[in-house]
Amino acid sequence: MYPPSPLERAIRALDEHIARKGLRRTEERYEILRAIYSELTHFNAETLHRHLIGKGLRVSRATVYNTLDLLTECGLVKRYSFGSGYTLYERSLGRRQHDHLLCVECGHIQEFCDPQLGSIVESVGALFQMRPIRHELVIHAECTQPECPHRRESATFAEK
Amino acid sequence: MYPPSPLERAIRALDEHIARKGLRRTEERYEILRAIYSELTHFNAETLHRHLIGKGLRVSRATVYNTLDLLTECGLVKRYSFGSGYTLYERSLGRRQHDHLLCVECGHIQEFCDPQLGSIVESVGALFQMRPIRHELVIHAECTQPECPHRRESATFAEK
DNA sequence: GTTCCTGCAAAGAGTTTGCATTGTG
DNA sequence: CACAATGCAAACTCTTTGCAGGAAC
Repeated sequence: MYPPSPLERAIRALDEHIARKGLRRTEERYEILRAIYSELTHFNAETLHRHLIGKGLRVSRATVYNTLDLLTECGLVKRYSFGSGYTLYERSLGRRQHDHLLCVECGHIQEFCDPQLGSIVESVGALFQMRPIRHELVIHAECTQPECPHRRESATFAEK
Repeated sequence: MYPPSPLERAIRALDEHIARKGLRRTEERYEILRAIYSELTHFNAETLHRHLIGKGLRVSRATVYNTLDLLTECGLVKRYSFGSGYTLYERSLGRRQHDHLLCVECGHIQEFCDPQLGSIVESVGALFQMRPIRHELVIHAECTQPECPHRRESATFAEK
């Protein structure tokens, strides 16, 4: 057999979290999890809400925020902010540690992994007698390609 | 003679920026610059506004935001966000490149410099054909000292 | 049946905008 | 004296909260 997909593992993890905490298995929670694990990356609460409504599901903004909190809490979703003042989320299961490279021209988000970063983080923590929990490196950069493939995708982007 | 202080250099840079752009030399702009360069670090717009009012200056919120935009634009102030959804600022002249270590327990912000980080940023940029403009590494960590000196300073802090 | 969770609408925080007034150049 | 910048208040965006109805256990 194939190993379980990230979505399948996420559903099981949510089952478990819900059971452990004595919460309710509501349809909304599983629908939101499904959308996050199979349809969206780097989304915000608003995007997610619109996406769900667009699929014909009736979920309120409040539930979206509540569920994002729940999923963040049990580690199935990661929260970022990228300096523009509002929050982005992404799924966390089945993904290795990565950071983000942002294009200041078109807003494109490129993920990258750098193995050296972990040791920098550890040594900084040690220096100040702190235990690192998580870190985020965001690089803002401009495109050096004259014909950036992403620029056409989102023509209306402007960085604050 | 002594070399000019960061505040003095900042005032001259603002003079120059204002002259170049044909803007007006208003008292508010210089007062705000002075506060930022001699009285505050890691402040937000709200803090800065209250600080100015506290000094007896009559400045509106709108002016604070406008001026922060102006100063950010001409490179005298840096803008961060640290993931809690709201924006922090700090002066940028007379400071070397540094990043931030945040205590998740008390919210204390520790600055640090790591010389290796720059080369990571450069190599990531090169990999994706991007030219890095700036970067921010934020490390969230917990204190390993039983009696953290900062914990007492801000007893009411709780990370979101 | 109890308690949790939802939807709705209203409140809240931080930031931005519109407009009349002030003051710099 | 023109036009930029200010103050004020209202608008706006994203997020949170209070409460009544509905669903899971």
